[in-house]
Amino acid sequence: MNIIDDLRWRGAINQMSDEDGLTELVNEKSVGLYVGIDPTGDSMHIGHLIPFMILKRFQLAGHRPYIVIGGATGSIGDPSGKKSERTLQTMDVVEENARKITAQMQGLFGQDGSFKIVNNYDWTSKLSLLDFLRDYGKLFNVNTMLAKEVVASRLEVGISFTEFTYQILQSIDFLHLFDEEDVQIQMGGADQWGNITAGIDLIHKVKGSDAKAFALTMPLLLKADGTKFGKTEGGAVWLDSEKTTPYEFYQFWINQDDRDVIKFLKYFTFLSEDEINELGEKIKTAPEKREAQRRLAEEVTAFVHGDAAVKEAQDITEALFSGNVADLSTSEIEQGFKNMPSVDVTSEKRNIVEWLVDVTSIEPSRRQAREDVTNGAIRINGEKVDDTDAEIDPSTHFDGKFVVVRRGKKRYFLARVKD
RNA sequence: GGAUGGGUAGCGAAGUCUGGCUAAACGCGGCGGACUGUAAAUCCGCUCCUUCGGGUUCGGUGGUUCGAAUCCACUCCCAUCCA
Repeated sequence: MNIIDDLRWRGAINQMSDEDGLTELVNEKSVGLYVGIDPTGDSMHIGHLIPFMILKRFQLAGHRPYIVIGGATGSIGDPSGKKSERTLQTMDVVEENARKITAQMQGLFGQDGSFKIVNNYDWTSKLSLLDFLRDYGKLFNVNTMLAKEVVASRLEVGISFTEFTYQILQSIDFLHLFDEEDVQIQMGGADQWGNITAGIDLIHKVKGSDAKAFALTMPLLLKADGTKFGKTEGGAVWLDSEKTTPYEFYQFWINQDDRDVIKFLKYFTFLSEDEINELGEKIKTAPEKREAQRRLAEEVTAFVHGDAAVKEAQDITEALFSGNVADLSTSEIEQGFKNMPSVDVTSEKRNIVEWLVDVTSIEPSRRQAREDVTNGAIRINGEKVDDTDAEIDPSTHFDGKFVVVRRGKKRYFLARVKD
């Protein structure tokens, strides 16, 4: 199966410019292709992963992937998908973000040279204003730029000249890579279509209309319930283990809806069509086993954080959901609870109700605390405490460093003992 | 500036005419529990605070009254319409 058919099967294609031409190109040679990412934050989240997974598939199919870190474009701000003007980030922040994201990319895709990571700051920053206007500005028709969806939708509320210019900068990237690295395809999310075709137009103007440059976009990923993929209560799911622990990352995937899991397996794993179809069967015949979710969580966590992290995430999962938190090591508690609600407490022994309300604020009022305790909803270090006169002694578990509180079936709180 | 409608618990929304039976219906959300697949749906309980005596609430202030979310005065804010 050729790569385009594979991507189509995976549901990963939204639009292509010149489908026949693109398919032919991909089949006849090793093609250079790229995806850009602007360093607007200090880490990628799973939404960013989508185009890069596809870049990876192209690589596995023998093509030459490039990643453009937007040190220049990121300092301008892409108006795509934004309802209003964004505040500029300082160059320091952009540089720092670019550095972090580059490192993250290298971690994910290796530094063996099979993936080339470049920063558009390197060529964009050298451009003088006059060169920019004479060499590129002249080739862009303002009417065309205004007609692009991203700009048109902003005319009512206003758009600065800076953001308006964004599409020119991104176009220069494509042209630059086309010239210097023989890159012929730019990929991105569906909202990048306008920016990508702007680049193709530029290449055609500079190199002639028969220059072979193509666009390929991916659809916006939605969950079965219609909401946007990749968000949780706590916000985005980050690839940085400091921001989203491997355990939380694993949990995110394992909790996916039955209706979505096959789609995500296609997108985010390198499993074959046969393997995925088999998992699809299992969802139908034995949904309660959630083998597809488990496999998805394993595969993606391993890809992003490595096999050891998967093992740890599974250990923590096992302990937390069986209720045997007492079996976890102090360091596993540390990671499992990284982003769970936590409070600092002293090692002083207190009555349970007072401790839950006054010391930890886990419960909002005594009335509520008493109710939960009486209902058997409170577990301390894995053990049910249903006596409102019980006492909490923070020194009994986890080297006296933590008290793990569980309210209800799956809500955990961590009290860190600090004296 | 004028007219009208309105501000009630996390949100929505009754209650106001006919003052006490109203810590305030009902819906949503939230939290527990049952069931379960760490799901969905469904069902049950709780949802101002409390030392369980009581305390503090219905935009704000002041008043009438034995008693006010409910009546009166003033005041602030919101919506719509007119200028």
